[in-house]
Amino acid sequence: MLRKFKTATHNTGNLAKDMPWGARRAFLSASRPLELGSREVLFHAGDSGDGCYLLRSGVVKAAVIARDGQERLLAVLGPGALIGELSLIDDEPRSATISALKPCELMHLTKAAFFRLADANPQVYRQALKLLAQRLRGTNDTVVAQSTVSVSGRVARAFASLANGLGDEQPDGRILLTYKITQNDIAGMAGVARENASRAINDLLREGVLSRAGSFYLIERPAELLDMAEI
Amino acid sequence: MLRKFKTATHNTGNLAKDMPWGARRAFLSASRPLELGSREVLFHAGDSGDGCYLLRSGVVKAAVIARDGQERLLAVLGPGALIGELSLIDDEPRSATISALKPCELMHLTKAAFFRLADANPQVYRQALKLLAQRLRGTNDTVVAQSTVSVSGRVARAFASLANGLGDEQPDGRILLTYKITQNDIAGMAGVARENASRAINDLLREGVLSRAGSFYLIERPAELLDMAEI
DNA sequence: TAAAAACTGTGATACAAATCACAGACAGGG
DNA sequence: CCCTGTCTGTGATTTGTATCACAGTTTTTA
Repeated sequence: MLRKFKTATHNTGNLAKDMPWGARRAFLSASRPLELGSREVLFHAGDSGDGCYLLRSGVVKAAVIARDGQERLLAVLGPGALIGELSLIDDEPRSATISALKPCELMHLTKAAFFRLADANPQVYRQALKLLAQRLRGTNDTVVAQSTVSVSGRVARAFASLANGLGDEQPDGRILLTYKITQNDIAGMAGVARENASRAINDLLREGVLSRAGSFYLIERPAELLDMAEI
Repeated sequence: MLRKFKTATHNTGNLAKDMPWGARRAFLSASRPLELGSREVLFHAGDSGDGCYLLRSGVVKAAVIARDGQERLLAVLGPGALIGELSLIDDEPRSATISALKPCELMHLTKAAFFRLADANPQVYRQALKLLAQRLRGTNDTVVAQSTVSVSGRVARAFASLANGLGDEQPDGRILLTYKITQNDIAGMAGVARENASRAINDLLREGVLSRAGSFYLIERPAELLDMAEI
């Protein structure tokens, strides 16, 4: 099942917020800054890659392109997210393509630097394990949802997931998605055709679970959205 | 994409084979033996749980039951698999139900013992990270496959995955699945209806990619099967 | 070893979702 | 500013899969 919004930052790998102070400072001092323009690609699936990245500002998407050309989004990630940690750990090629949805600032940490850091402070290992464990729970849920939940439910799920990476909780409990997301991206996250995502989104808007604030989406009733998305 | 069969033991979490000798001995001496009868449940999804298990002999399945009662299998695991490591790491409830498909011998390691072990030997942390990373790659692939690959492809995928957990590679390259798996389980792994799994399996048998050796399945042409399953 | 239970194969039917086909709205670059 | 490309909404049609129904088979277990 999907976690509540409050704790859900874990799912999208928001390392920075959970990192102990010492580790965070060490990470930043051992890493090199890096910028990315909108639509620029950080790396492609299949690339060999050294090290991982911490997203300091901006928004990226993690996607994989299937044989038939369809793009499936694994996540949309906002500030604080850790990127590219799989290859860091197991030396396999990059498992997804990361590209910037808006201009980004990142910090790059090499593999060697990471393990130096972690060996000196086992807390880093624990934190990394925790992060992966949370992600694994998330993808397991997605697998189950995929063959269990209807299109409209999966679209609701996509919004819930976006709320984690990009959500800004208002004082009144509503959640503003601070990035202008397209139907195509929603469809890619839900694993459905764009046209059907369109229909599902409009249903949500009609029901009032979702609304539009300018060009951003606003989740009016998070609890209800979550319920529709539930496995 | 799915890894090759040879390296694929990683996907199903076959810790024992990759564990360095010292760590393995330490694991075994710090853990308590435990037996499980056929169909017995080790734990249910949602249970709170302490520690993890190493499967020494037997076969178990990891499954989650959806709201509508459908059972989706996340994996079928054979000897050497590590079980229940998510809750060990993040203290959240068990994410899946583990039940024995045949009588099993396990070793149970408490959370405290695990971290004592790991703090003394960072190699354990690295190994654990690697294991989770591999699993994450696997589930990511499954997510993509789910909305990209047809029923017959996903059934082929299920067999490929079974080959990892239960496969016994013959001298001639064919792979024997050393457990009598039912259509229901295949369907649960592929996320399809049992009837359609039946049709897909019979197609594979007709094409000769798969055959039956007594009550076991035998993968005649692993490469071809893998190709059908590919994203 | 007989009866019950679980598993399998295969047609027929129903349905959700993909695909096709546009037309209108909007954005951003020259 | 206009014009090109991307994004959106919505109907019509097709298609892959689930579901239903049931008979035959194999495996348990009583």
